[in-house]
Amino acid sequence: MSSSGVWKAFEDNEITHSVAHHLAAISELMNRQGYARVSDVARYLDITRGSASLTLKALKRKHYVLEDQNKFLRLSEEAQRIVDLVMAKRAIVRKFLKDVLHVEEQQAEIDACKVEHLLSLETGEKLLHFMSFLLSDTPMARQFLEAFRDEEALCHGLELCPICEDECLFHMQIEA
Amino acid sequence: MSSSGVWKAFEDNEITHSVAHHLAAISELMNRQGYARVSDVARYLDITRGSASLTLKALKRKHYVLEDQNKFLRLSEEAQRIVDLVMAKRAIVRKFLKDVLHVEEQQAEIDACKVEHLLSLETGEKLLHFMSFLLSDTPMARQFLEAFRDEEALCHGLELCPICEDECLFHMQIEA
DNA sequence: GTCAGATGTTTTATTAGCAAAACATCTGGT
DNA sequence: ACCAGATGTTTTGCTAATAAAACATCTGAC
Repeated sequence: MSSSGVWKAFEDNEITHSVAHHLAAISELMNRQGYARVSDVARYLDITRGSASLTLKALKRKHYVLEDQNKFLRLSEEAQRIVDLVMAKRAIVRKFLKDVLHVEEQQAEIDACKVEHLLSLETGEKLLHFMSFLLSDTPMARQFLEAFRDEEALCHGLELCPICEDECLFHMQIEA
Repeated sequence: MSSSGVWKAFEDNEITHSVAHHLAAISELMNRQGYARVSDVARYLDITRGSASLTLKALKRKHYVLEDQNKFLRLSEEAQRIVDLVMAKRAIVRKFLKDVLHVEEQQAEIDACKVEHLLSLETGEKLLHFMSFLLSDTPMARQFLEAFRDEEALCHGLELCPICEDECLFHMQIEA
């Protein structure tokens, strides 16, 4: 009778959304200006120094963030690996939403950001693989994308496109 | 210098993951057994009655959950609308992961569950549209899927498939 | 009618993440 | 040397979601 416990897996992620962004902030700040302090992270994320200080303290304890004598922060190898993976997932999802589904730019950005740290490695890899094939220069892929774009453009002018008719998310019954 | 505030949009969702599942539990229990009480929801979600009681109390206050004289719960129209949408998003994402990307069943289930309530309506609709086209019976779509499946099967036996070579998530530089 | 078990609520505690404010420290300009 | 401003930390308080335990209530078996 229970819902099989799958939903509780939501929590046991390697990292939370917040942590992902604290780590990513350090990574990005290092690239942009060569250093990252608590205040820089706080400014970057638009949170108070106090909040950043506490979160980063926890991340130091977990050896994700290292600190030198002058309070300058850097990522451990482990943390950098995590950031790189999360950023790669965000990029591939964003690209899929924008270039294939044609989701509006800003919305694609937001959705990719929400989802980035939640997708499994397997899903990320498979999506990358799919995108590589879809955006490759094979005639097959090109023709397919063209056909989809045409169909989409066609639908845009219609009240009910041949595909969408009775197939909005509200009314669809999607088979398992 | 700040990261443009997109990441904070993570929080301002219509509902949280937890709330989505509390509401979905009521919906599902109503279908399965015709009624839903606090205890039923707690059992279904595998949490304590106390926890369910508190969360549901908040949802009653927000008029998402209604209660009759005998403590039997039901969803408001608003809440049912939300559940239907979230479930539709989960279904379409699961189908995409499983049937197109060929993500392993259990993992597809988990990833879809994590992501379901975070995707915008626009993204959900666009994904549905894409899937409708991709899984339609047009020769174009069928040939494309076949080609992708073949390519995938081919890669499966190789150490480095022609596409994947140097294109894992770790090493990819995905253009914006 | 009584008692056991199921059900519902409340209280206490925990974790994560934030703000706000007080406080401590450090740094640069004069 | 001094003071202002920047920086870092800590404390207090908030919300959400959980567990655990105490408590209240209801229901059914006997």
